[in-house]
Amino acid sequence: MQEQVLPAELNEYQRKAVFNDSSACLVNANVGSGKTTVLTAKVKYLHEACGVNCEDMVVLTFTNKAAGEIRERLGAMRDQGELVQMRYFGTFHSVALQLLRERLPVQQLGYTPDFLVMDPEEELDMALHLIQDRKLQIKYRNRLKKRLEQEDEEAVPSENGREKLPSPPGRRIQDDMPVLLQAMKEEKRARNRMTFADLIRNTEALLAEVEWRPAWVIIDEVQDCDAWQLALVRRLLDKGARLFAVGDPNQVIYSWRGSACNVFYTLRTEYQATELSLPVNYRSSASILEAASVFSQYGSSLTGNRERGSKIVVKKHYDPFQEACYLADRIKGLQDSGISPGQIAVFYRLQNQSGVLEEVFAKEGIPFQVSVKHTLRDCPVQYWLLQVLRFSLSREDYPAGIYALSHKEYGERRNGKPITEKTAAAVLHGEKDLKLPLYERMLAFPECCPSLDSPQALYDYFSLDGYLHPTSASFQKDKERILAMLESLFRQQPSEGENLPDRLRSFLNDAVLYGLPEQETKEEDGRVKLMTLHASKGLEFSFCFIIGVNYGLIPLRTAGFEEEDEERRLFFVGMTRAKDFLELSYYTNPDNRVMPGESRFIRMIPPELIQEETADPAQENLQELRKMVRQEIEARQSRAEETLEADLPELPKEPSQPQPAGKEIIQPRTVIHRKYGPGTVIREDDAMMEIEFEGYGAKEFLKAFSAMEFVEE
DNA sequence: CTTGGCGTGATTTTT
DNA sequence: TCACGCCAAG
Repeated sequence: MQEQVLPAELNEYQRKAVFNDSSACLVNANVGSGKTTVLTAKVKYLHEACGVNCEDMVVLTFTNKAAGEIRERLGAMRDQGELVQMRYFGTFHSVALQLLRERLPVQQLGYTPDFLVMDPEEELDMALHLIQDRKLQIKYRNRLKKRLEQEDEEAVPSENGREKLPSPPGRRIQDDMPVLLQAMKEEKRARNRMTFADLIRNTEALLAEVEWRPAWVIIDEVQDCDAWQLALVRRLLDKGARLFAVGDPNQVIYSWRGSACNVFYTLRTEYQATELSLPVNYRSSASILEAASVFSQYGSSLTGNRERGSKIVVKKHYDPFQEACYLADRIKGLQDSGISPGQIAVFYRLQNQSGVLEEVFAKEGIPFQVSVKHTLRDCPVQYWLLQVLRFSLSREDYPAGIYALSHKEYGERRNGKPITEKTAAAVLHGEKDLKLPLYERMLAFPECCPSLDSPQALYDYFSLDGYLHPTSASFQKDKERILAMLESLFRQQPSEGENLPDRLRSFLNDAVLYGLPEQETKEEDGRVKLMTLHASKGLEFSFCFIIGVNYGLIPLRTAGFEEEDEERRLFFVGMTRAKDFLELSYYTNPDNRVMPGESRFIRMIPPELIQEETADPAQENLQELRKMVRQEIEARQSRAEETLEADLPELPKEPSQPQPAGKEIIQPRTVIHRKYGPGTVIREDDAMMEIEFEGYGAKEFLKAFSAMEFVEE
């Protein structure tokens, strides 16, 4: 009878997890093993078979995207209505907000329940203003954001009463940072605002003050928990809530920003959690899975259920530009054979690697989409209007008022010039009485609210047409965005007794937590996705290209062994995004301070799973020779400058034919290699030499270890 | 106010 | 490995 409420396609491991009735259960979910399916089934099982109320389940994710996915799947599974009414379902932050607003005594911390959430940029602004106003001495001002975050992490609560060692005072920078932190705390209270970190911390702190507890805590991607989130979860568990958590220790790629890498261990030991695993991967072909498993450290039981598939292609390119050109060609080829660009993804280690690809793809007419983080401030009009609304809600919100009035583009103007922040501040404090229509409207907003019942009404109320400059080129676009934004404000159905200010408040909070509706939704599906390896987590594509697999880039050049583990997991995550086809590529002549030649990671993959290819050997050799000539010329020039002596041999004539030019410059030396046979040295420095072998192409050797003999001419 | 010695971080990013 | 910022000496 239990089975009736579940989809038939659950495998035995998934069933075991769903039906497990221990009070704490950790599911070690391997890549592509159906973790979301299990989580969804568990929620449904608890609700429909075990009769747990939706309100008694706290379901936590880390990203809005994950929350959306689960919500969608729950929606698809349920046949009756109320499952969608889960009040405490969403990201840690959104659930914390919900709890703080309706269950927790925020007054105890000096807040009222209608507090607003601050985004990180605003937090930084607040800090900067405080520094200025109070003349605080803060070092490393450009790194202030980082320092604020760091302080947050250091203040992590002690676990289970065990005192946390105070960090040694010697290392700490001596400045007004403690004063600033205290001032921030007070300022946030005075302005009734909480940062992202505050949402979690305050929830954690206040949970102890109330009777309420959920029956179940269900966590997705539990390996991404940071110390504060873990503390919050502990609070719930210590009150008697039961735990069901799903995650994968092989996908810990965010430990650098605080994810407590041993959550599994912690929860297992502290709550005697039952550990189960989901070993069957449904996503990748056997070859891909086998190659990837070299980079997984836990859960050797990873098995696949798919056919062998094609080998992993390893490709050598001259440099990132050549590679981009090749990729453009390759993608065109795939498109011609009927594969949608939306099924193709290119992953790289660093954001700045996308530049070349963007240029080349744009020129070649390949539809692509780069995934970049966006903040509320990316769209100035929208951000400006948010500030207008904020100040309208509370005339005490000076930062918002000043921003709204003194904005260079959309703010108030006097004598054709935008008013200064100083002027705006003076107006807000009643020290100046300029007749600023926007200011008047914002002040009158609370009384006028009842008559404002549509997006257009709000738009007209603030006479936004005037502020958006009807003559400007961006007017139409700006107006569309603003109206779309106001529409989404009115679209959210008001809960009972909610008036416009209440709805506005939750709208502002939602904008910070979930972002605003994007305007550009032009067929995202039909485009090649370009993203960092980090951003690829949680996604899957039929064709994946991981580029720049050079030592120094993947793994990224850093000191320390612990970090390299994470680089390995990152590579693992990237590889396991591929369903059918995976290609890795590296450069012989990378741009910056990356080492030439393939990464050690490539050599770790069993050779029988790999098919090695060089994109275009002829072109590569040509490039190689050109570069050699250039280097030699540069070297001679600098030597000439140093010595000022003219007895150096003449530079070769214009190298119209690179072949003879190369021979003239470098003494041809011949070597015999054990494996490759006779070859010619084409480049050499203190430690390395590059040798051209007939039939094998150019190879690089470390002088100290090369197995070869020199042949005297 | 300038200079050199020293120490540290760089890269990845969600809410 | 490099670049940047701090800090103390001149």
